[in-house]
Amino acid sequence: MNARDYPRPSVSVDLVVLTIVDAQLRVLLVKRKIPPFKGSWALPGGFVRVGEGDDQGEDLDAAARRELQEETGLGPDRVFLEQLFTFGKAGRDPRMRVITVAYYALVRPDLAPLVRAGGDVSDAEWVEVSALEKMELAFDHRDIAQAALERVRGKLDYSDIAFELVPVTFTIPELRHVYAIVAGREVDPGNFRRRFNRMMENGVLEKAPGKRITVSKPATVYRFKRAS
Amino acid sequence: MNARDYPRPSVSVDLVVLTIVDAQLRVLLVKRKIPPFKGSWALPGGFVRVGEGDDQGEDLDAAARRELQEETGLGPDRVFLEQLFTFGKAGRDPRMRVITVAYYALVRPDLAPLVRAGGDVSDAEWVEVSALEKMELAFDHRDIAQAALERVRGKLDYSDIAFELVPVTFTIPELRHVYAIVAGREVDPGNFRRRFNRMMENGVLEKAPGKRITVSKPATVYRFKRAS
DNA sequence: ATAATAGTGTCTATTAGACAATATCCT
DNA sequence: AGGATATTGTCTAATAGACACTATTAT
Repeated sequence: MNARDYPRPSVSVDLVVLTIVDAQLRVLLVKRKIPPFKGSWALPGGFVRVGEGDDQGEDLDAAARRELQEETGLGPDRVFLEQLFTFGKAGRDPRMRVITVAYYALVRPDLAPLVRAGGDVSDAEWVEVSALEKMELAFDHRDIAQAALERVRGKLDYSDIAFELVPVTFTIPELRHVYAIVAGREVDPGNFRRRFNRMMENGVLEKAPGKRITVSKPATVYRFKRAS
Repeated sequence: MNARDYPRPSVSVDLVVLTIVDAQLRVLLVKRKIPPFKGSWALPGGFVRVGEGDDQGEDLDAAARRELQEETGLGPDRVFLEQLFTFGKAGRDPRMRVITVAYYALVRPDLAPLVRAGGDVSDAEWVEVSALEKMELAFDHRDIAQAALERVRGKLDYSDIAFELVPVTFTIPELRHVYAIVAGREVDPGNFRRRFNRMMENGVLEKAPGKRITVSKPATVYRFKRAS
């Protein structure tokens, strides 16, 4: 018996798009305008395009980027995107067997306002992640979002993902706020500065011209060092 | 247009089954007896069973456990199994679009000899992971195996997975060998013992009766504390 | 007795965390 | 001048790593 003859599942990509706006970690939710769960909030996503014959269709990562573009208008540049986990429990979609490859994306806060609803979406909104627990999302999307949060919080301290949630130029206190907001607790300014300085010594960052004007003492502005 | 009408991919699970035998970290490879890549070494795996109509078929985890059982004879007990990553590049299977959800499994060394070939498999062998680089495996299975190794090595120091590669009762030096073999470098006996003692204080382990007889001073035997 | 390995102890370097103190800028 | 925040400095605790040393068993 040939594999071609087995029934096949549909495969989708779903996106947990995160950003920080108004000192809150937020996830992008869209309102579904087609069944099932019509009218419910859901993660942006859609089916992976699978070709027939010679053309086998698009890669998974490409499908994730395409959905991000289509449903939110966020272009492929400057958006961090990484595969999260694959959710494939039987029955998670009432219509038919759907296996979804979940991704999470990190959007710089200056790009967040540019998001607009598109595709099969009637509305898009940045929702505080703390509100997720009490919300009803379509399918198992709440579980997916929670998994993304765990991943991001877990990677915060041993990876560079915090830099994806800050504008291209940023101050040390701004970066510290990202850590505080994502981790959900205060971060000591002095201790954080030490950690930051150790990163600096590795040469991935450099000072940018100018100072950030705030209500008090302006802070030094940094940016990523250009690959030269 | 309904999602039902799009062409769908086949979805498989592939397993990176690891164990330690003869002081080597080894991965289980099977010889394919059907095309494509007939006669090549490959990871054990197979297609996820997807139902039609009301029955949506088996969960992804269940598919992984079933394939493990079918192709190797390893029962579901005492085998650690965790989803790794989903590989879905177009063209990775020459026949048709196949998206594979990769899992990795850790097998206690005392169970490793019980493995026997089954299913669509004519032979099964525990291959040293160091030999993988130079081997040609079917599909993108070498990439999948490498990803599993990275995951296991990365989790070694902040999780309990090392205990999955040791018999039910074990000595501190035996556990230390697991760390050394997986990490690929010597581990200081004294320093390791300190770390181990900290684990002990958390109460997940207890002394087991008897001593392990070796060529010199016998070592104390430990085991996991029964959930009581 | 000796070899071998289990097991203990010591020293140093690194890092996180709590927290005090100072510097600089806006109003 | 005063408030706020950036920035620097100090102290303690936890941990990893290198390495010397002692204990116990088989031969």
